[in-house]
Amino acid sequence: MVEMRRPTMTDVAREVGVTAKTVSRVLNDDGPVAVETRERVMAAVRKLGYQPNLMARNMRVGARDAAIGLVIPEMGNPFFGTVAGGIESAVRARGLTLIVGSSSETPELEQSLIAAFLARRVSALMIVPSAASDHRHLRSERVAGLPIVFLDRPAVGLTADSVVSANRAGARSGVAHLISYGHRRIGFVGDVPAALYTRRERFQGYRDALEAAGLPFDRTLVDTGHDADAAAQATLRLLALPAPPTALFAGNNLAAMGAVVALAKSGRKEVALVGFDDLPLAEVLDPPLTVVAQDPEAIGVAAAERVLLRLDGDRSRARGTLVPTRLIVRGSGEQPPRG
Amino acid sequence: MVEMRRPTMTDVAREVGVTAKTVSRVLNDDGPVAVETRERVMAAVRKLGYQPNLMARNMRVGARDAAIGLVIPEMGNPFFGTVAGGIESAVRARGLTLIVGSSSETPELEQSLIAAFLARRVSALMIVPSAASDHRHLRSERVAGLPIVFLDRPAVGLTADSVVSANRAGARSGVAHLISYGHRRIGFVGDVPAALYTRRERFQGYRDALEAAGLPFDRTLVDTGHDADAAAQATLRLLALPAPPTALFAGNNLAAMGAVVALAKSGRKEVALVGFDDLPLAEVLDPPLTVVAQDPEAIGVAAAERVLLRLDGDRSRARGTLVPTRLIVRGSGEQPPRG
DNA sequence: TTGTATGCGTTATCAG
DNA sequence: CTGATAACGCATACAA
Repeated sequence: MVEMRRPTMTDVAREVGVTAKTVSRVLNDDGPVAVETRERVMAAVRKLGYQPNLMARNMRVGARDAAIGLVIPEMGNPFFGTVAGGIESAVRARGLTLIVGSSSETPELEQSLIAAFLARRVSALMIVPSAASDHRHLRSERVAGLPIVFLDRPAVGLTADSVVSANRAGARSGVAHLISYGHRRIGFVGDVPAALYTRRERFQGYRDALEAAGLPFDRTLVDTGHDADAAAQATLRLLALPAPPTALFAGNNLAAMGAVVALAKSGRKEVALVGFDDLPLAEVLDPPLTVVAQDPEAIGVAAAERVLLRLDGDRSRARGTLVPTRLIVRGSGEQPPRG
Repeated sequence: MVEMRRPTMTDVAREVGVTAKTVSRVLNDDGPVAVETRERVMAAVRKLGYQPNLMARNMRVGARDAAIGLVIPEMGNPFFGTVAGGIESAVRARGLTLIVGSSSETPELEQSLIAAFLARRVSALMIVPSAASDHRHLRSERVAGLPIVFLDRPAVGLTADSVVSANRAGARSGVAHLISYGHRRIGFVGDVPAALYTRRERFQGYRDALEAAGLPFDRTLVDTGHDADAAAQATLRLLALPAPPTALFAGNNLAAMGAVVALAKSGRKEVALVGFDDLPLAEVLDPPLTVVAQDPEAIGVAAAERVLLRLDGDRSRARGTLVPTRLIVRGSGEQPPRG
């Protein structure tokens, strides 16, 4: 089978017997074109199956690619998927498409993805930074006017727009909720590395709540795991302490899943639990899981709106947007202390 | 602040005192370049913060964009997110990036996304078709040699590669499992529209299993809902029948979630249940949910491998790949008939 | 209403 | 080893 060359504007023009410029005029509703010419051009476009070449067009007009480059840690995580969905729905009306890459939480991949996006001349960059990355190298892009927004976690070494959950306030409210039900020994199941921004903030919220209630901070009540299984192990360790916690606060959704599994399998469902970040099926669990819910879609939408403002010429100073969390009371967090 | 023009190859060349072509040679490891010249070029590249312009390069070499356009129904759905992750990890080594758009399950958006991808001259197209769409318009692209793979559901009106779950066989095995535990009245909770490929296939698998066991097909035992809430309603309707089913087969993950919620809230946990597609936390449910699990990552990887073969020149006829499912036994599907 | 000349940033070709 | 020139597909500026 012959590998056919794709028809160009010139091919269409030749077919009709006009110049490429005339075809261009028709396609872009530019200058005036005779009605008949327009129709013949359109006919030729259909006949040849002509598809305009965006790359060539963008280059000529000196415009950037009508795309937004998005870097997320992993595709399969519904949190980031929903963020991406929020972004896409908010920018669709502007004709912007989304180019997504996942960094697997490694700075190297993140950087190479960013470089690929820059080489494509994307109109804006949206980044969920991986744990150990640094963003100084993006300074020149910022001064060149490229909109850059950081999601879920702020930039490191760079002043830039960011949109994150109200992690600290949310965690504080979740832990305060447990305290209001009488708990005085509350365990914290977090993720690793402890240096991760969200982990740090939520941990601070946990301590804020303890302090506000006049409760002592006991570091033996803090344990971690990097996935659900490890979080389950951490939960079991906490429950095995000489003076075990009567309630647990899980610092993210994987930690919450791990804690739920551990409590269920060890028959310790009387231990109160509040998770950070909502889970599907949380309401069907036994007991139904009380959570501090994030709003990933709102994060995506807020970030998109910021980018659109920047694209419209807003040159005001970088702003950090805090997306509120919401305590969803379902049962697991309202169990009183026992044992 | 001055909106600085981005440095071009010519800028770098001028800085060094050479021609653009020499810079090009350095950057692409093309022809021979004096060691000293190479070093001076690299220095200038760093100094000016030069980023090659992929659009210009692609245009000149006549190559397609090193990107794969992926159309999925929705971003937030972890199934599609995981598929995308599988694709990305499989094509990363080839330097291909992923451009993703969501169609919201509408043919119009799907088509406009495809057009946008074609205008960008992507190297390949991967499509999860929305329910009512038709793909005849892609015929010319296929003959032009553009690799196109359909995911999760096959193409309509077009012969093309596809990678889908073994829906029919999987559903059959799930229903057969229920039958093997003594159930003779098994309800089917499906999604709408009933014309959807996956729905049709899984429903056929359900009927296959009944027939193989010599059980009659009773259409009153079939009900549907387009989301979890509607599926919960459908479940309640089935349970309220004069002769209610003793077991349920849920045709997808939303249907399964709805069924789980309905059974839990109505206190009918003794009704056996098998879902198609796995759910997070399925093992912690009461009873733990038995499912026919799909392998979204494997679907993505298989599709990516097919695309890579096509890009390497494989012109053999279109192939349909079936990705096997796996029955995961957890408890809900092993409850005997009661009542 | 339409055409001509020119250039976007890059690379292929052929000289030097 | 390096440079000059043309060309990729398209749109801008101006002329006809």
